[in-house]
Amino acid sequence: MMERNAYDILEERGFLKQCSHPEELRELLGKEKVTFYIGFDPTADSLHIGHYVALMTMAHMQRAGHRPIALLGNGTAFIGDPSGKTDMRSLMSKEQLKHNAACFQAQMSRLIDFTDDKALIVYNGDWLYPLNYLDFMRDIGVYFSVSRMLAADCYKQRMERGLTFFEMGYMLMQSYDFLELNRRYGCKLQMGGDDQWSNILGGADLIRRKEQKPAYALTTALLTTSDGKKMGKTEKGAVWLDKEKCSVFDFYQYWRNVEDQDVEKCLALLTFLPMEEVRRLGALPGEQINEAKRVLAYTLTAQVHGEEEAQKAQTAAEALFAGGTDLSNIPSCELTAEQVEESGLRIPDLLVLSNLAKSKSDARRLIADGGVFIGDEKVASPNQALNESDLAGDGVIIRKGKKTYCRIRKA
RNA sequence: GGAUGGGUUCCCGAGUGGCCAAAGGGAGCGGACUGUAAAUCCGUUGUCACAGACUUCGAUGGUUCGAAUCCAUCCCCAUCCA
Repeated sequence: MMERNAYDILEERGFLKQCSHPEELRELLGKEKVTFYIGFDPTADSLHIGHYVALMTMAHMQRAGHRPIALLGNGTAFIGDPSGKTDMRSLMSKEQLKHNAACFQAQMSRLIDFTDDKALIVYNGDWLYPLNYLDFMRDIGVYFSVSRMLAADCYKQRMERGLTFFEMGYMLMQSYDFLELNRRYGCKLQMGGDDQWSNILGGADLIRRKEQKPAYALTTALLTTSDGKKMGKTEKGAVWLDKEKCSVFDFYQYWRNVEDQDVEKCLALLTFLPMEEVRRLGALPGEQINEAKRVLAYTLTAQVHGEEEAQKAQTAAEALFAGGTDLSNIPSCELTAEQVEESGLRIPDLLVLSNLAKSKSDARRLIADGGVFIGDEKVASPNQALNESDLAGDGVIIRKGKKTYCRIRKA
């Protein structure tokens, strides 16, 4: 019986989905320090929770003594990843991509230790931008069989909807990344979300064929809800790691509100809590499962935003939902003198200003449906307005529905 | 390049001259019920100065008292042929 290694840890926590050579890889991870990589396309200026599973994978591996490489795909993102996307590829400038990549890097540093070569950050634009088409076709293109690619699931599905040469080319570029990292850093393993399976496998095959060296592919579970939908969407969009794009309170609340069935999975994938504890929390019956949600929300928020911020979010949540009294940390919105003037302090205008409603019509509807409260009082008419004195000091707390609060005050 | 079929509101998808701000479903939002969960039921889902007005059905022009619906040109997408 071999000692428990990184592979076992990932397996136990439910990360593993597919692996090219399970036995072989497990053995390798048990006996030597392995350099591996995960790719990220910097198409936005912040990572979101979907990326977080990948970061956790890297963190577990690093803690087990292996060396992660975060590959920032400023080269591949330059033309856009077609996988599964139906929306138009939005073309971004090289400068924008570089900026986004820098943002990613900062966020990754919270979880991964990049000091002393313990982990690397590399940019595939470094080798993709200068690439020569003819050389590429001759050196790399010859190793790929179109008929075999077409047999792959991901392409098979696309066949009906049309498949461009570019989309198939994407696999070659990603495979080339792996080869390049193998040559430069001795990288032997590529990990990634399960939707990347074909692309990852392509790279491992390329190395095995071209270099006659071992290379491994391993995919991790995507973060989905129990009914198979992608997790991490809110009314305001994705659950971003950047608190400017998703407030700490919203972040905390997102996890506080996950469905019962998803708690255990989230705890296992997104936190470092020991598995015995994860299983215990996940098994709590009935109402007690809320304890697990509190732990999940607090732990994950602390991991991403720090203890102090997590504490504030928790305090605010308790004040609003659990009879707590400390209201100082609930989400707030400060109005400038002009905004006060312009809005006339009418409730619909205030709902829009505080982002609780997306338009004044929307706000009117909410009021008509009886979903808007000032303090504890239901707003009866859209013509209702506040007095300027209401906004003085701590201001007033306005609520939309059961769970969305905002404190409004004068700046 | 040729032929054919398409582009409708957040998504899918009906609508082929007035009754269309546009069926139905999904998703979202609000309400009831609950555990800040799920399921279920009800309501709602273009904008605004909101019992009224204004803007939307790929784009631009045109026909008509009146167009998402008809015509012209253009753009885009899919399938087949090259």
